[in-house]
Amino acid sequence: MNDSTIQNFKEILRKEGLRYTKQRQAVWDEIQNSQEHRDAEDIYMSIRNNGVNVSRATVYRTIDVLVKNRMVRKMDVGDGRNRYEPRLGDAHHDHMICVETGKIIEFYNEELEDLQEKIAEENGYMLVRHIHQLFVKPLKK
Amino acid sequence: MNDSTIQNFKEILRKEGLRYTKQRQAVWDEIQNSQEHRDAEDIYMSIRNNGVNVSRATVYRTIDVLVKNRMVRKMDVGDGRNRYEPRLGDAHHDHMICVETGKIIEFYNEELEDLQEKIAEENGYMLVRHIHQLFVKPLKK
DNA sequence: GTTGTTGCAAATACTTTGCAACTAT
DNA sequence: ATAGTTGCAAAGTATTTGCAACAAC
Repeated sequence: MNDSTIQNFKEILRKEGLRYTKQRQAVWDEIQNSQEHRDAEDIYMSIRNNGVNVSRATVYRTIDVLVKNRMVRKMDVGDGRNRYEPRLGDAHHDHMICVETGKIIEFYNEELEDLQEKIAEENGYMLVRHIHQLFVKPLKK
Repeated sequence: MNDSTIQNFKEILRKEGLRYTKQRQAVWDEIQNSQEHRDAEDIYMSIRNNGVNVSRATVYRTIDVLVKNRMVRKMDVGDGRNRYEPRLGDAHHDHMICVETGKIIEFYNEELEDLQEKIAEENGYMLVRHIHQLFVKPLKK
C-alpha cells in the first residue's frame, strides 16, 4: 500500500498544528495497544481505569485527528456506535461479523478488491473507498 | 401503485396482528411510490405535505414492521440517518455512493455475490447477509 | 365497548460544541 | 505570557418509549 510511512503520533500532531498532551497520547495508546475493535465509551473507560484523567469530549476529538490522519480506522457495524481499530501500516481488510457471537473476523481478498474497482469503472466512477461487511453464522459441522 | 401490493400490506398487518390504519398505509405508500433512498424525516414530511396527519413515532413504528416483513430495506450510509427503499420483489443489489454529489447508484454483480459466499465458507461460516457500499467519484473525461 | 393505535413529549444513546479554567510551549 | 486544550454540561441528532386520547374492529 502507498500510505505515507509510519509517522509517529507527535509528528502528526505537529503537522496538524496541535499540541502534545497526555490525554491525546492516552487515546492513541489505548487504540494502538489493542487489536480489538473498540468503541468510544470503551476507550474512554479504559483510559480512566489506567488512571489518566480524560473526558469523552477529548476522546472523540482525538479520535477525529487519528482518523483524519489514517492512524485509526472508523467502522460502523450498524448498531449505533462506531468502532475503532489501529492502522499500523496493516494492509487493508474488510470484516465478517458473526451474527451469533458478535465476533469480528478480518479478511482480505485481492479478487474482491479488483472486482470493486472494475464495477465502479464500468459505471463511470473511480473507487474512493468502500465498506464491506459480511454477516455470517457458523457452518454446521 | 397497484392493488396487489396494497393487499399484501394488509395481509402483513393481519399476520402481525396489527390493525389497518391510514397512517400505516401512508407510510408504505410513501416508501413504495418512490424509487429513491429516503430517510425517516423525509418520509414523515412528505406524508404531512400530502395532507395526512402522522407523527414521527408512527413513521418509525411502521417502518419497523415493513423492514421486519422484508417490504422495505433499511440501509446505513454512514451519515447517522438510515435510508429506506422498497423491496418490491426486486433482485438484491448493492449501492455505490458518489462522494461528490451524494447520488446513490444501485448495482448487482453475480461474481461479487459468489465471491462473498466463498470467502465466508473458507472461514468456516455461512453468509447470512452483507453490507457493501462503494464510495466513488466521477471519472475525469 | 374493547383493545390496539396514535401523537405528543420525554427519554435514550451516541456524539458534538460552547465556554471558562487550565496547561504546553 | 498566551494561544491551544481540557472537562463539564448543554446541545444536537436520530430514534424509541410511556401514556392518555382516540379509532378500528
